[in-house]
Amino acid sequence: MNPTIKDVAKHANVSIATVSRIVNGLPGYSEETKKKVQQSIEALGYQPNAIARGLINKRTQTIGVLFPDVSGMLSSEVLEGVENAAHDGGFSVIVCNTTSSGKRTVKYLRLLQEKRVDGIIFASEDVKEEYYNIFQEMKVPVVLVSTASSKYDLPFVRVNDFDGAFQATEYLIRKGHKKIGMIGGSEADPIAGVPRMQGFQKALESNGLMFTKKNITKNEGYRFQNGKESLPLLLKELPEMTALFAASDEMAIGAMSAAHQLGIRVPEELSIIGYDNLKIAEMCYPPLTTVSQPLKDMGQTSCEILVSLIKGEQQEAISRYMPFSIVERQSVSNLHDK
Amino acid sequence: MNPTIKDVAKHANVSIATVSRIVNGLPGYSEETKKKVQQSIEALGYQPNAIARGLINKRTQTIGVLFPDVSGMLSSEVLEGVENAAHDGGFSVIVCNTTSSGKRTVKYLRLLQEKRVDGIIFASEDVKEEYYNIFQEMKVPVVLVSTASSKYDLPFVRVNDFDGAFQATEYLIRKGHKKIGMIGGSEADPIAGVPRMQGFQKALESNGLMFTKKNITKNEGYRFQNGKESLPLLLKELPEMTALFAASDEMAIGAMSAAHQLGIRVPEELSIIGYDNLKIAEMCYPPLTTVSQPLKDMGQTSCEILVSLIKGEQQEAISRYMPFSIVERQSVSNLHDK
DNA sequence: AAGAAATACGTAAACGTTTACGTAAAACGC
DNA sequence: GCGTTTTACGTAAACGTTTACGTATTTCTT
Repeated sequence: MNPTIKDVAKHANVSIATVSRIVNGLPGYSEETKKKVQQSIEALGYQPNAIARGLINKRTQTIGVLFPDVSGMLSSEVLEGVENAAHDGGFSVIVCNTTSSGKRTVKYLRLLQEKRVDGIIFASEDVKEEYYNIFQEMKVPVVLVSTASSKYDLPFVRVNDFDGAFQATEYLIRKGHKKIGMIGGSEADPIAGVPRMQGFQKALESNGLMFTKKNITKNEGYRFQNGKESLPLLLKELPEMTALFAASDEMAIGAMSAAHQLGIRVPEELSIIGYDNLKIAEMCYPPLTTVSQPLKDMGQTSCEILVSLIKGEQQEAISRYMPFSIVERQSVSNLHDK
Repeated sequence: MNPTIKDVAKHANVSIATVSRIVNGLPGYSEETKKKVQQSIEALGYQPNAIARGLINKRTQTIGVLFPDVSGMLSSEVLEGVENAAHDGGFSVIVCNTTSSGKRTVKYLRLLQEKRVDGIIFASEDVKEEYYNIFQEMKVPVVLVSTASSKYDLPFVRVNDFDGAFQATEYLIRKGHKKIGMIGGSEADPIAGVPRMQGFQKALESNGLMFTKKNITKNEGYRFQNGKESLPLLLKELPEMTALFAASDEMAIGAMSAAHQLGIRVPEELSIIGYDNLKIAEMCYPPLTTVSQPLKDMGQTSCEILVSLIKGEQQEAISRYMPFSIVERQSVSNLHDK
């Protein structure tokens, strides 16, 4: 078995209390015994047992992160940021893949409760009452990332989707486009769905362009297939469309793919702007102009907030709207140039 | 604070031993007291403390997973599989992002050691002596995924890269291509680098095609940029090339992007086959024909093996070569059709 | 140099479980 | 109905730490 603090104490001829103090950098021993103990630690290859520590300290130095889809490109980047900040703060992260299932989410939450994680990061999904109740029960800090909650007062880290969509749309308008469509998300999604569609609508209206519900096709998800299937539908409603805004990069690229198949040239005949700035945005052809969410940064920031909440450095967490920007690549043409 | 087993015992007027037995489904109590205790558990909202359990059982029901790049598309898919199998087996997974840094890897390994994880999954990287020594010290099972070790006897789950590359190349040959280039990885990479290049070479030679080192451009990494930068170089060495095999999908798509910029049409003028079958392979244009690695499955399988090793269901782990296949999409043209 | 304060430890309880062992009562065998 | 086995518990030690408290020794004060 691994050596314990007792073995070290015996080997160094001191009490376990002294070893503990030395290991934790607390005062109460001479330089001489410190050296002696450190040699014993070295000799035995002693590693403190984090489980025993956790039991007495009521701190596991572990946080849980819940994603609806860990392998999604958006989640991955957020995860990288979270993991990074957690590691810097001395925490480990347990990942949970909820697959957007309420049952699974609850199961995971219970698991994290049993494992006594010190905090939770909840990503990209709506907080149901059931979840919130468990958060309350657990009495650990929670921070939302890439989502928010209207019902509950939970700190979040995200970008302002309304503004992002608004500016994406205005960008198209500035490029001279007047017939603009949108491949949208779900009306049942209060986070990424509704605000992006509202931002789109508002931008059209603010610029004197007509908006009807024909301008938007709605989708259940935000995936490639959704975008691919949406383009023909949108084109039917809006045949003279010269540009479109997709509520996600995946959908934008799906639309691009459909355009290729239909023989529609991007951006010459159809301009496309996306939302997210995933890694694929610069890999596709033509490279996708898109609204950039600082995903890794968001993960990092949310975790930093969580850590400072855990350490008690701040009482009430402040939510953060992260800055977004429009990354210009080659999927949008300028109609003024013609 | 959360209620403990003591609180439940008091509430139900029994000893903690009885509560423990009931919670763990061990024999030694009447139906009557079982009901009574269960009611107390319900009433108090008792959740067993996994930390205390871990301390005494010497089992944390947690595994660690190390990736060189968590947010990479390959890692993400493997992670999904791992997490899935772990959850099914009653384990949680702690993710570690080593960024291919030896120092970070060692730090993480030490951390996992302190946290007393029950097993480790090590992904996509070579096992250095330093790591192996820690594995030995930890005395927990380790399984490699998407990699292998020549020096050490560690179970792995991966596809046979030589065969994959060989078949990818033969696929191009069967389509009538004779001048074939390769965008390869690193010669210093004994896992994904060398075997794929050897498979390529062997396929050419077996089919009576000439092979020289001009047929391959080597790269440090397997990323989009590597592929993008490689195409012009390869074209300089092999101007009459009609097809190329890229050692990764990202590189294949990078090459595609470069081709677009150079005005070379894919697949009409240049056929491209990739390796991995990432999600982007079907999102790019034209959709990428590629060697499919069952990434999620590999993650899942590796974790299943790990779990059965932890549970002691098998002593010596058997390594697994996973089946690959060639997914035909639209990036390769058939020269015979002309 | 004597008392006070600081230092350098050690002892033991506590964290929340599991489990070996003990024991009283119940059930069984004949 | 008496010994034996089984059942249904309870007691207490153990897991590997941290830390409050106690104490002997040293250092400081004056």
